[in-house]
Amino acid sequence: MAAATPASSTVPARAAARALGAIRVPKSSGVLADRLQQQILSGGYPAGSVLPTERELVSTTGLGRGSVREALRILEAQGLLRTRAGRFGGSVVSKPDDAQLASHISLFAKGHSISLHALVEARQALEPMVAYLAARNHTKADLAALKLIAARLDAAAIADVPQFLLENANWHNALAVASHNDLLRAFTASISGLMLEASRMEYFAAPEVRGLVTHAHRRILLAIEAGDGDLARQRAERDLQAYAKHLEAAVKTARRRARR
Amino acid sequence: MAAATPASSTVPARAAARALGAIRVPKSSGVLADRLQQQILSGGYPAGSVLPTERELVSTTGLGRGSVREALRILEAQGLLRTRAGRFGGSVVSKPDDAQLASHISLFAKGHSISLHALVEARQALEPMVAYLAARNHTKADLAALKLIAARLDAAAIADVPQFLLENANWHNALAVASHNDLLRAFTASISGLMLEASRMEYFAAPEVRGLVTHAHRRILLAIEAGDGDLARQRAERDLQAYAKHLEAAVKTARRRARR
DNA sequence: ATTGACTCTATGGTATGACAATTGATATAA
DNA sequence: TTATATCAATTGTCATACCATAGAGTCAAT
Repeated sequence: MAAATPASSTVPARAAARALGAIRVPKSSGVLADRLQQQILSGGYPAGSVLPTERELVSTTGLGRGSVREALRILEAQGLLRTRAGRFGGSVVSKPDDAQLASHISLFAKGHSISLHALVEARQALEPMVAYLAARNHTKADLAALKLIAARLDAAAIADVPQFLLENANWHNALAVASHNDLLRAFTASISGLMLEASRMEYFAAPEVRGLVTHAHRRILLAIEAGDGDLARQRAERDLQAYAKHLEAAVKTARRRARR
Repeated sequence: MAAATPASSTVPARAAARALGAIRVPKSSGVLADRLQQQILSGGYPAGSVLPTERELVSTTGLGRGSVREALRILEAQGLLRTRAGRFGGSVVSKPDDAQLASHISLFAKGHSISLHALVEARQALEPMVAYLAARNHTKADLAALKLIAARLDAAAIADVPQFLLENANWHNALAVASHNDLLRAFTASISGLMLEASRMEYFAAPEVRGLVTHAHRRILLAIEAGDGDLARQRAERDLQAYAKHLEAAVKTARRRARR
């Protein structure tokens, strides 16, 4: 329309073009997903409520059903929806759960080739504070769960290595539950999952390390039961440091063995 | 077909039914998304490579194009793809970046109504370890970045509160970059974003707190520059504890004021 | 009154076809 | 050399049709 680009004064035109950033054309599914997300987050659709049906969204937005469905898949991948077919089905709003977040963190970790070393560092960061909070905030039920898992851990430490690794992950997670900090709990669960996965292929959980771990957990548990947050934190710190050293040594010898 | 269920012995049948979990019928888009994700993670499509075109996927999978596109939207939401239209366009594999992960963590935090208190606790967990690692792993460029931000922080502390809050977030993020632990960096960036958002509406960053913060950052920076990891950790711990107390007090007085 | 089988129907799940929009490459002209 | 136009492959979008699912309701048999 209105012959827009004769070559009149190309230099200012270029300067103007340089001033503009790269323009990115959004797609309708993304726009709709963003708008729905905003409505959900602002309380317009609390968890448990159902979004309008696909066909309603089609008529209210003017988009095609395919675009609407793509938007819903995006929200589903974000953990904000669960969709059910059938009559009275639909898109039910939900809160992203620990597993959802863990899966995204796992994707990030795998994409960036996060090393076992880095995972241990992350655990070293989180667990002292988690132990401190657990000592101060735990309920009776939290304590009971920790004791039960500790017992199972002891039982598995003798011979059943896979079970030991699983219960060990459970122990860290239960500790995080007892901290009553939802964010630290989710982070901890993610790291536990990643370490559990790594431990299936790596060279650790040797017998002496297993003894070290069960003993360390017992010491932390006692501090938590006593409600002594600072002691729990201190023990978590030291035990993890010892564990990290053992692990590093084990990795080194394993590499030396592999080189021969 | 083939008259399958005469009422012969219903009791064993019920026991069997009880043993079964709730069965969930997968949808084709989800199955395809999972399979593609697996192929990406197993190295079949390294970052930067392009997936087959939609129509190729249609013909190889036997699914409809809508289902294929929904699968691609899922992977896109997971940060594993970026899609470009046009010739030689397509779905380019990419690694999920910090912003992607931060957005998912933010969704989790908002969904669970994570309190400012819990965010501060998470920062208290992460930052001492981050400071320790930064002291040991930082490069010259990391140090220069930290110094630059510290200067900007000082400048903004006098009067420009929004700028101060922004530079403060930048400081924490730069510290995490200097730690050279990608996971801790991503976690830190997420928490910084959430705290920055919270600080827009909450009652903190009072003048005396701003002074406290800049002073604390300076002390930590000195320890990092000296390469003293334990000192850096210790200072981060103490400074954050002081900050948390100030914040708690500020929140209390603000609530008291609001009640009047 | 309980159970079971059937139907009804609103909803999501899927496939197909058509066309528009985009974008890099290529050819063409100035 | 530098614009400009054209081409071609690919994603973006819409419309339509039909299938699959699942809860509610109905009703008969026990």
